[in-house]
Amino acid sequence: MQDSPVFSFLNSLSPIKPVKSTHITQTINSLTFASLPSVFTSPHATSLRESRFLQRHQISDQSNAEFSTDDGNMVYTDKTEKLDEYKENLDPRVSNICAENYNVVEYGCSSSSTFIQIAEESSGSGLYRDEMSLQVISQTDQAKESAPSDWESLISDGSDLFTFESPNIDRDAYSKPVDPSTIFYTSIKNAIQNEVVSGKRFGQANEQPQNLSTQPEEAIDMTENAEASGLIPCEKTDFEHVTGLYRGVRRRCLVFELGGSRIKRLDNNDSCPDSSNMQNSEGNTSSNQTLAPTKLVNDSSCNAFPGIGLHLNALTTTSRRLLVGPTSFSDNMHASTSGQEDYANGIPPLEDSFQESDYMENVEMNQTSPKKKSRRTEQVVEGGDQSCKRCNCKKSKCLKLYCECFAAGVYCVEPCACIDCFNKPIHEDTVLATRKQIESRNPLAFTPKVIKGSDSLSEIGDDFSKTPASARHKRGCNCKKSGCLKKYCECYQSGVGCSINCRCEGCKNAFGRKDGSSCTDHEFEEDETETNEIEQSMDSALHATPLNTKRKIIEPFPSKQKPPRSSSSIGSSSGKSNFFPPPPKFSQHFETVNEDELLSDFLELNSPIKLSSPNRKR
DNA sequence: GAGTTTGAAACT
DNA sequence: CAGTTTCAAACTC
Repeated sequence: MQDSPVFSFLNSLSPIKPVKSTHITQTINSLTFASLPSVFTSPHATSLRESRFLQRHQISDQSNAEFSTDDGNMVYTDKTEKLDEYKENLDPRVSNICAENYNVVEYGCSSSSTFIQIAEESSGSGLYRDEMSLQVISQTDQAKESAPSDWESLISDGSDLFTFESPNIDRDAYSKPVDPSTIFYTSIKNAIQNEVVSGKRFGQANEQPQNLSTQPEEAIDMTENAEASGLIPCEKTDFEHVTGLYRGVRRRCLVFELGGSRIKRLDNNDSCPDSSNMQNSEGNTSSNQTLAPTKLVNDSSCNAFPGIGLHLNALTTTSRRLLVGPTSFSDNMHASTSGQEDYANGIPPLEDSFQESDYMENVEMNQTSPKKKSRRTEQVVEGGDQSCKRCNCKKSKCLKLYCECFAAGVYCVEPCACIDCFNKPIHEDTVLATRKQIESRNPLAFTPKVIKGSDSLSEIGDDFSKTPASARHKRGCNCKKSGCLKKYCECYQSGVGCSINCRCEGCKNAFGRKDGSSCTDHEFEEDETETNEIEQSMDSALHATPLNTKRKIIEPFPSKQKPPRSSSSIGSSSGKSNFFPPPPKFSQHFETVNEDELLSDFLELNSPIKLSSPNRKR
């Protein structure tokens, strides 16, 4: 890897890059083996958040303003600059180590609480849990000289940032009544004065100091161990922007907590409380300690990419590499880290179209009544996170595909209005068994309902490619009365046209009709009434989906909105149609997952079911 | 918000 | 596998 031209190029750009890539890989490995099994991925995937940070990272070094605008706090810019300056003055060895860390935390996991915790520990309590870069930095006299002044001013400016917010932290264990900023500064100072270079592992005495400048890898590994074992609470705060120098402290945290928590804390209200829900319901302390993987997914739930749920949720971030196979936890975790992996591999992160403001809008959409919840849920779902589902099941115990949550492969969360719900982590066994049973009946039961039409489909000459729209409902609808113009119709609901697989009667799907006929102007004039209805529906959907990121890119319909006039332009994989209607519900699936590949692979391997059997009953 | 309609899922 | 029932979301009033 280090011989590659890319590496050389990166190396010429910055001393950080080489180290970064190395450790990202380590991180992934570490996480892979540290992960715990779980039935579902956390209901609310995190890739969006993750990708957001990944994207930010790409530009962060060039423009610190990104930080300030993103978090609405201009103070970070100056601080980051200060830190950068400080970093430049460090001993090269230290700089290198710091630089390595510098990159990683950029990915989005930072925590003032964790930071303070570390600071406290390093200040002489003897309770080292981690080796952290704090100690590394203390190696140089230069650091001695320059750190205090810079940090002092920095901390004095932003001491309010050092706030304990992490729910993961046992505050009693770190309840020293000290000003966090003081702690932090003191810890650094002490570390520097003592030239503490030890790689003390948690529970180990400081018997064998290790020079991290010569063994940075080991230090990092130890950090990884500590994190992977759940010893280091991972919380992400704005503090990350302040700590250009010490960012490495939490550089892998994003893997455990992929976003969402920060916003939630800002809101001081779990809008997607499945994290707490799941945590609480598990009631498993040991789990909490070692469960980083579980926690992370949960916490980030609301910021997730529109998932396909369950383990399949993970595929939204890994479609490039993963096949839809038997969903396994390892897949999940693989997916969880995929964002990083992609980034590390130079693959652009997933589109970061999630808008914080939009998210906050949704946060405010906390439901109060089941009925309203239902509709609001849809808004949220439409907006950008299908995994953020809410169900209202009363009789199915949320263990049937009737249940949206279950069908989506996610646990029910607090906002759900379900009764006698079994779709909870504490009923993991039941969920697994039920799921297995359902899959035995229909191996595709948990696969995405809508598959994305793509060039690949056209290439293979699949029937899909001949149908009106490029995206297809997997099994087609069976509408008889709705004319495929209501959300009763799964095709319409998914924002895709009906296809030959559909058994619908009187199909008038605005996204593409079953018979493949285009919707000509004439036809639309004839169906003006219907069109108006559709327009209203779409308009409604448009305004009801604040998180729908695609709409920001693709205008649904022009001001005088009309549904797609030519099915060939609808959602074309090659053409960026401006007429793609607001994808009501599952559209996010095919927007993010190249599911045709997944499905075809899956079918080839697993399924005896023939999809192209329009006259057959499911 | 209650009641109705609808079609998918589940069952027989 | 066709017909029926159950279910929850979508929809209407």
